[in-house]
Amino acid sequence: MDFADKLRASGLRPTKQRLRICKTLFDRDKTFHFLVKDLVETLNEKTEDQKISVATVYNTVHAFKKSGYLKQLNIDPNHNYFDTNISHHHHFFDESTKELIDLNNDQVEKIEIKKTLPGKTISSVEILVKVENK
Amino acid sequence: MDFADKLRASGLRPTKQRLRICKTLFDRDKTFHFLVKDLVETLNEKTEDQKISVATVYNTVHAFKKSGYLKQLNIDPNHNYFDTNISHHHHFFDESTKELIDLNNDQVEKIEIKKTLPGKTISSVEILVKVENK
DNA sequence: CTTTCTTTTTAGAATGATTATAAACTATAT
DNA sequence: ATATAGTTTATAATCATTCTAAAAAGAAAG
Repeated sequence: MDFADKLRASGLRPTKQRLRICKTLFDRDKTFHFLVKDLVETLNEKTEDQKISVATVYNTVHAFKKSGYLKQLNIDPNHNYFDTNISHHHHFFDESTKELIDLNNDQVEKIEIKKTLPGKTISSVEILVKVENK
Repeated sequence: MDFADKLRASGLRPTKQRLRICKTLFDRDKTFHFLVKDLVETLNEKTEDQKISVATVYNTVHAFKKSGYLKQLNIDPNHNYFDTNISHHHHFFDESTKELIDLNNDQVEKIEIKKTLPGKTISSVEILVKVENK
C-alpha cells in the first residue's frame, strides 16, 4: 500500500502536496521529531520544486495527526514537536543539548498507577526523562 | 519566614507586586496549576487594587520558577501551565474535561529506566497519564 | 533623611508560531 | 465534460509571550 492508498484509506485525497509531505516525513530509515516551521523550510529549500504554503503544511500535519500517522509531543511548552514514531514510547530530553531521544516502552519497567479516577479510563501513559551532562 | 524574607533569601526584592503575587499563588490550602495570562487577570480583577502589569507578572513567574518556587509543566503544547506544587509528582490530564490533576510520586510504582545515555545523568522523571470518560 | 546605585515596574511595541479567511484550484464521481 | 466537495494558497489576524527604554522604588551609605 503506497502513500496515495494510505491517504485515500484515511479519507484524504492524495494531492501533490500531501504526497511530497509524506515522502519527506515517512520515506526514511528512522523515525524523527520535527517542528512544523522546520518542515515548511525543508519542503521548500529545493528551489526547483513548487513551494508548498505554510497553511497547507500545518493543515496536513494536523490531518496526519488526526489519522494517527503522527504524534504530537508534550516536551517543552515553547516548542511544539511532532513525532513520526507512532508506537507506544517515551522520551529523553537532554537539557544540555536540547536534544530529544526516543525511549522504547520495553526499556521501561512496567508502570503501575495506584491512583484511579472514578468514571475515567487511562488512554495513555507517557514518560519524560530529563537528562543532563554528568 | 514570611514571603518578604523568602524573596530576599532568593535575592529578590520584596516589592508590593511580588508580595501580592506570592499571596495569590502561595497563600492557599492546596497547590494549583495556572496559566500566566489567567494569573494576570486574577490579580487585576479587584478594581480597588493598583493594577500589576503583564510584564511584571511574566517576569515574576519566571523569577519564581528560577528560584524553585514554581514548576513549569509539559502537558499540552498549546498551554503553558505553571504549578505551585514543587514536590516530585506526576499528572493526570483529563482529555474529556481538559482538567489537570496531580498524581503523587508515591502513587506510582517505582519507574526503572533500563536504557542509559553515555555521559548523561537523569535529572527528572515525569509521567503524564491521559484519561478520558469510561 | 538625602543621595546614589541598582533593581524593578511599566505601557506599549514587537515577535513568532499558529490559525483564520475566502478566493482559486483540483481530484473524483457522475 | 460537468459538478461538487475537498484542498491549496497568500495574506491577514490572533494571541501568548518577550522586548524596550524610561520612570519608579528598594537598598545602602553617608
